Formats: sequence, C-alpha cells, structure tokens
Amino acid sequence: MSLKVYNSLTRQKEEFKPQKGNEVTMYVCGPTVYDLSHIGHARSAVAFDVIYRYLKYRGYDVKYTRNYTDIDDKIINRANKDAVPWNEISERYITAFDEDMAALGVELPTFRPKATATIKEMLNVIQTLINKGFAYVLDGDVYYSVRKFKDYGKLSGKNIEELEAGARVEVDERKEDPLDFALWKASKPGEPWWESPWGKGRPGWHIECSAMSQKFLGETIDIHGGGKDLIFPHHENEIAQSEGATGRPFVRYWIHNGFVNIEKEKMSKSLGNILTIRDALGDYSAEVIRLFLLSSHYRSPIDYSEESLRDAETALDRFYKTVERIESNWPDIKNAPLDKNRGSLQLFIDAMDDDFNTAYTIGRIFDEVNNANRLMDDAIKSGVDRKLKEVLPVIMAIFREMGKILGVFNKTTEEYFQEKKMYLNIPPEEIDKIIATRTEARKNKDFKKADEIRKSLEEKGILLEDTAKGTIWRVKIK
RNA sequence: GGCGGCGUACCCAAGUGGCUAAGGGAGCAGUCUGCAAAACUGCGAUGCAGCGGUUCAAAUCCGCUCGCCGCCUCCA
Repeated sequence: MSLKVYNSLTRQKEEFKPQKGNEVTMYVCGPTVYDLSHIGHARSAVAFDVIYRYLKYRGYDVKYTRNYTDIDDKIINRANKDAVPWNEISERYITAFDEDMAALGVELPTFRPKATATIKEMLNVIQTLINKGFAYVLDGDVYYSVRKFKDYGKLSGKNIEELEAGARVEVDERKEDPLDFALWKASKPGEPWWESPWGKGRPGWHIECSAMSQKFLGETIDIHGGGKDLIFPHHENEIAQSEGATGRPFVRYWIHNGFVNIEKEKMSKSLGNILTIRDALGDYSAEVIRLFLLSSHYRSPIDYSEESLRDAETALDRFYKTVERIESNWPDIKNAPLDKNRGSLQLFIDAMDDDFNTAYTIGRIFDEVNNANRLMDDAIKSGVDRKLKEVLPVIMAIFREMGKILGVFNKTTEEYFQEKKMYLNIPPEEIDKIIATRTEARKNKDFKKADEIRKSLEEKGILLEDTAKGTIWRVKIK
C-alpha cells in the first residue's frame, strides 16, 4: 500500500511520491503574531503535526518549515493601540504561540523562521520578479502584475476576468490592474522599515512564504499546507511569485485543512466568539482537544461545542480506564514488544495512508478497547487467561504506536488520572479519609450512610467505584 | 453572480461500487453488585436529504430538486 494524499491543486487523491527519494519537504503557513492563537490555529497545527509525525513514522526524512509572520499591518495596528514597539507585540505572541503548541503536544518543526529574518531573500525574489517583468515599481511600492502570470487562478479555480468583474472598489488608483498585489510596501512615517533598492519599506504578506520556503526547502517543495481560507488569495499569490521567479513548479501537493466553528457559528471577531487555545485548555486537556480534532477528517469543517468535547473526554476516559485495568491486573503485559510479524498495525497504516484518515484509526483503537475488556471479562469469569496473554500485548503495542502518531492515548494512566484530579479543590487525602469512613459503614452494613457519602462526593465531582480490591475514585466529567 | 464543499441513527462521525452501513456519546434491557459505578451482552438506521437514472450490484457513479456551509476582503 502506498500513501495517498488529497491535492487541492488537482482536487483528487494522488499517490504521494517525494521528488527526492526519501526526503520530504513541507511548508505550512504559521500564525501572524498579533494576538493569542485560537482553536482554528490549533486545528491546523494539530492536523499538520499528525501528518509530520506520520511521514516520519513511514520512514521519510521530513524537513518541515513553519513560519511566523512577524511584520504585518495587524501587528503595527496592535502596537499602536498598546503604545509599544511593533516587535514587542510580535515577540510576545511568538512566545505565546510556542507555549500553546507545546501545551497541545505539537512537535517542533525543523525550521521556524521569522519573516523579518528573511528580508534579504525576499528582496532577491522581488528583484528577480521585476527583472523578469512580473513586477513593477510605483513610488517605492512594488506590485505583482497578476495578468503576466499565465497560470494565475489554477489553485483556487478562479479566472482573472471574473475576479476583475467582482473586484471591490479599488482604493489604490495607481496600480496597473486592480488585481495586482503588493510585494513591497513603502513605509509610512513611524512604521518599521528595511532598506531596499526601491526605498525604505516592508514586505507584503505573500512574499515571505515564497522566500522562506525557497530558502529552507528549495525551489520546488513536496507539501505546502495551511487552512482552506488561505487558498485565495494567499497561496494563489505564492504560486505566482515563486513560479514567476524560478520558472519551476512551486508545490507538488497542496494540503488544506477545514475550519472550526463554535457552537455552529463561524468564529470571528465581530461575533466575539473567538476561542483561544488557552481558554480551551482551561476547560479540557490537550489530549481531549486533540482527540476531538482528530475524530473528524482534517478537511471537513468541525463544530466545537461543549457536547462534542464532553463526548471526547468520556471516550478518552474509557480508553485510559481500560489501560489501567490491564496494567493493574496483568502488569507483565505492559511493556511487551510489538511483534512486527503479526501485521496487527496494517489496518491502521492503511487508514493513515488514505489521506491521513485519523477518524478511522480512532474507531479501530476503540475496537481494540472493547476487545481488551472482553478478554479480561472472559479471563476473570473462566479463570483461564491464555488467550488474553497472547492478545493483550499486541493491543498494548498498537496503543503505543498509534499514540505516538496521533499524540493522543499517549500518557501513562497515572499521569492521565492525576492530571484530572488536579482540577479538584479537595485534597486527595481528605477524599481517602471520607472513603475510609464509608468503607467502615459498608462493613457494618450501614448502607444508608454509605450511599449518603457516595452521593455527597458525587455532588463534588467525585465518582466512587467499589471494586474487588477496594473502593477507588475518579473525577466526574462535567 | 463565480468557485468549492456538505446533508449517514437521538447527537458527533467513518465509510465514495460488492461481505451483517465502523467507532464515540446518549438511551433502554440483562449479567455483575448490598445498591450503584465500571465492564460485558443484547436492542437501536431494511436505511445513507428527496426524486429519477446507469449497473448483475449504489450511501458510494450521473441528472434534477430541496436544505446547509465555506471562499471570492484580513482570516487557520
């Protein structure tokens, strides 16, 4: 089986073959750092994180670049509003973004360049475009002449005539064509600037990605990713810039992730329903959020709602309860190695090979959860655990391997349940004391008192389970 | 208006030509339990928005209709 990837450029699934043997070059558009990142950024980051992890798992040597757009109108506006230097804003939110990514368990890309550290390369690309006749200078600005690029619109499926017809009121009458976009903007007083052959100025938004991907990954890259909304105009313009300048294909596989809605509404500043990654992490653990995000296909729109997140948390609890049950009853099984000959992972690999079908693999993981519980029930009932000892190590190995790829199901049970208990405002010792009182009552057959205690703990978010080995407690899901 | 997508059980969601339409959540019944919880077992779409068509065979392909959404402006 081979890896198949949906390519936004051709609008179909294609067999994935890197241009250079085993090496994969991948570029994903990172954040514009002018504010805290939201759950939509998290989705994109997690989707490409899994793609990155899976490509590595498949044995590819992946060079992955994700940039920071650290110079932009929005950053300048924010700096003016807060009355601080522009780079204080960008630095602040780069740090915040990095923290959020770490909290979500997103692996670090190979390269994480800042736009402002790549100005020299941008100037080179712009100069080349001018020399080749794709761009023109106007009072210190440089514009890309969209009509000069034959293939313009090939990614977004737009054609120039229609864009022209639908063009909004043009504010800049100096441009040769309303569709032309800025490669370089002359700086206004008080704005940050860099020296250039056309005077002091700063880069346009699109040029940085062309320059950075070429600098770190080469003229033609294997994968370029980002949110669906970036297809037009951002990625379309990147193609025009890069292919105009190099004369070579820019990207071989375009991958775009779908949007996150909040309670069925589009997330937007005007609706005031932006959900930051921090706020989400205040309500749910990183693994719950990842499980939620990966339970749908990366290209579909998803709806972030309290109900979906609670469902994900319940499911994740189910997973860890099962692992805990295995570990406490058959401790020697825990670290048994995966026998590669069993082919038990093939199902998962096939699914991931099919355009990274994480939802399917999660379904199969829960099949194995059921399977494991059934085996344990049978073994306890019959007193024979031969089959269990054969199968459970394989299941545990599957959990480990898939956990590494998905970044979910990846904690020890101690970590997982401990983390949940930290959200309670009652000290565990106190809970243990209350439980001891209840155990005493049960021993004396004072079930009325025992039930009262159980009920009062439940009201505080604590669930009791009376097992053969004694009473244990868990944190109730809101 | 142009381009793209979606509509699968009570909710979320996988499945894009052929074995009983995954999985999670919720629900009901049973096993277990002092009672619960957990776990297991069983029940739950004869059906995949609707209507036609192609095919030996369709949720899956084609056409039309209805409904929803995204992009076309900064946006993951």
